[in-house]
Amino acid sequence: MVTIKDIAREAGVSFTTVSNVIHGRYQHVSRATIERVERAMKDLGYVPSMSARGLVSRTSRLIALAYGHRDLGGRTMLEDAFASTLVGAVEREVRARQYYLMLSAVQNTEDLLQMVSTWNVDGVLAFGLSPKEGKLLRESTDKPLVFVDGVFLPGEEELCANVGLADRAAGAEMTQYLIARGHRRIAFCCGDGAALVRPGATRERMLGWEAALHQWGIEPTDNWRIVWGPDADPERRKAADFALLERLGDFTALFFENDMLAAHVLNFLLDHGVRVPGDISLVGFDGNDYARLSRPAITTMRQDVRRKGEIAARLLLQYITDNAMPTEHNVRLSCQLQEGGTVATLKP
Amino acid sequence: MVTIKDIAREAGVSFTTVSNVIHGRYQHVSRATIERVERAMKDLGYVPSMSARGLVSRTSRLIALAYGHRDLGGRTMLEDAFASTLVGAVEREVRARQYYLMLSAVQNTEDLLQMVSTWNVDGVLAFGLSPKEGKLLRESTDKPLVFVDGVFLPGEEELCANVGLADRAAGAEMTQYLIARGHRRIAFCCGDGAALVRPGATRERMLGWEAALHQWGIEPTDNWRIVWGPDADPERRKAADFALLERLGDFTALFFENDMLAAHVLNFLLDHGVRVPGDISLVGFDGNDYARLSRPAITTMRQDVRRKGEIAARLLLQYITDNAMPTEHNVRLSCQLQEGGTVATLKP
DNA sequence: ATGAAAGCGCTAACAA
DNA sequence: TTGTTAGCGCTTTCAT
Repeated sequence: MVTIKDIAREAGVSFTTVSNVIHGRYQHVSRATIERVERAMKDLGYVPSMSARGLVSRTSRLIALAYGHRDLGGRTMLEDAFASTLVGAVEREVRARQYYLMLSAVQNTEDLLQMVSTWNVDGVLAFGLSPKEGKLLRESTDKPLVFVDGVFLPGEEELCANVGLADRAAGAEMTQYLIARGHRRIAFCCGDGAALVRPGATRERMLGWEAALHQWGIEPTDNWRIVWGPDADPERRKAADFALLERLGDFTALFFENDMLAAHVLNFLLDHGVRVPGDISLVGFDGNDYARLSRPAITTMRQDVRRKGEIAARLLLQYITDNAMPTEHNVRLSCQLQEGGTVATLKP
Repeated sequence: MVTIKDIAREAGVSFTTVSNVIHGRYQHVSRATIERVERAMKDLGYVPSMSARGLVSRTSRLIALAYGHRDLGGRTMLEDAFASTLVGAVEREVRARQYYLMLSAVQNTEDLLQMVSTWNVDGVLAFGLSPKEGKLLRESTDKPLVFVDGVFLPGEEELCANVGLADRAAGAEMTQYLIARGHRRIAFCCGDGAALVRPGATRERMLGWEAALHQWGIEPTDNWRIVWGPDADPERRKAADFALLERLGDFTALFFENDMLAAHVLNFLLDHGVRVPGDISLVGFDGNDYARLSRPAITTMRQDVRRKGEIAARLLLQYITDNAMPTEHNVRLSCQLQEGGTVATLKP
């Protein structure tokens, strides 16, 4: 290993001078010395030791990317193109600014906190955490911390940095799209029923759906909200599938809160002789492979995951640089309606 | 920050003793002291500093996960469920053994090497690298290094650790499956034509296809290999799509080298009124979402990506522990045929 | 413009 | 069984 001492010897200067050159503190170094030192670094192939730097400088240039690992129908949170797209985008941003990315699943918050301390990371980017984990994390560290799709209790939102979606607006827009195509009886379909009650993206999307219907004088009753049950409960989902078959006549369109569920139900319906969109229309939310690969492709609200990652990373890096939460720390990205072939236009 | 000095003071011992307790060197520490020290660590919430440890111990407990970032039809290597599943599995293994995972895209090998040195990582896991990058990496570092799906020139295979698939056997098995269902005129379909010539998974799968056909006295001519062109060239792919329509009569089945391409072509065919498997059968390779979500679901060879990641991680960790390449350093995992609905059984 | 010296938190060889 | 000491590579303060 080549150290600054080696460079100093090679260049015939003290290692303080080398350090100064490395950090661009040129004010007190002569032109000639700079060149000699830089030559020596090139020649010997000097690479700084992060351990040594970290030890003395109290910073690490390390970003922790912490993800929850909820079970999404047999796969973990990370085992999904959403996660990898996000991670990829974050890695790029982070690396472009000479930071490094440490990846960590959050089994329990303790482990994460221990990692944060032991490596003295400069900041934490968290996604897929439960509200509980998020809260705990927030309260246990004063490191710069940015959430992606964080879920907060009312009133706590402003306390931390977050990058999410304008879910309510998007939910309303999607509903309006259906209404414009002649649909009135539009069910809101989701996986976990609890998500309708607790704060979060699902609930927001539902509130958008409600608001749009309300605008047209439609007040959905409770049975307009169809719950499939959590990802991890295939039995219950199956029951919901069949229950839906009995109720198809009640609706002209189904608004699924996410594409994965939409694709699942779409395939179920097709397999059971229901024509989509001939017999019923449906739309999803997210704009991922599930929507893209289904036939017909699912009409959906597309979110730009790459952008989400970029923005979250930039927010965090700014947070770190300023050592203060940026003013615009609560970002809600808009979505784009992406037409597939699952929506029929109804005759008046 | 709590240091071992603080612990030493709190427990009323020297910090060497603390260090000894931390590392379980109990031989020379009295029972009572151990307990006092452990008490103090709990009470003060001691967390070791990796910087300090790394500086003195010359190891980091850091694994670099390096991935190439080839363009797969508009998305990068990482932006795919394959990558995230792999990463997730690796992270788990690594963390279970108290190692940490550093993620790094490989734009150029220099950057990776610099990262490896600057953090003094204990080992490197590489996937999605080009043969060139792989070779360069191998020659530039003597750190423990394990490839996933590495591609090597003949003769160089034994020089490094790799976890891949038994592609040739799987290719043959798939072809035999088709033959057993009455198919004889089976085309081999791939994206990048160059992959048929250079060593690698695609070529291996093709060789398996050839071998199986050969067993039945069938010698495919060159035009039995259909090339769609690289992912990044949609124009050319489109042309290939239409060219295929003209030649459908030449084959009863198409063996696609990967599911993504298979799904693309399947959808193209369906959109143009070709019935699958009525008019033509097709199969894919990988067993990912593309195969699963298509309708009909694509019959494919499923690879267990999670297992791939686990095994690669374990191999690397063993490599690190032993500080020598494990004997079984060339793993070829088998695949499993996964039936979908894209293969018809032909009447004799 | 350059250098000497102290010290970051920790490990390990050696001393007591 | 416990403590002392040196030193890992680097940054930073203070002298020169």
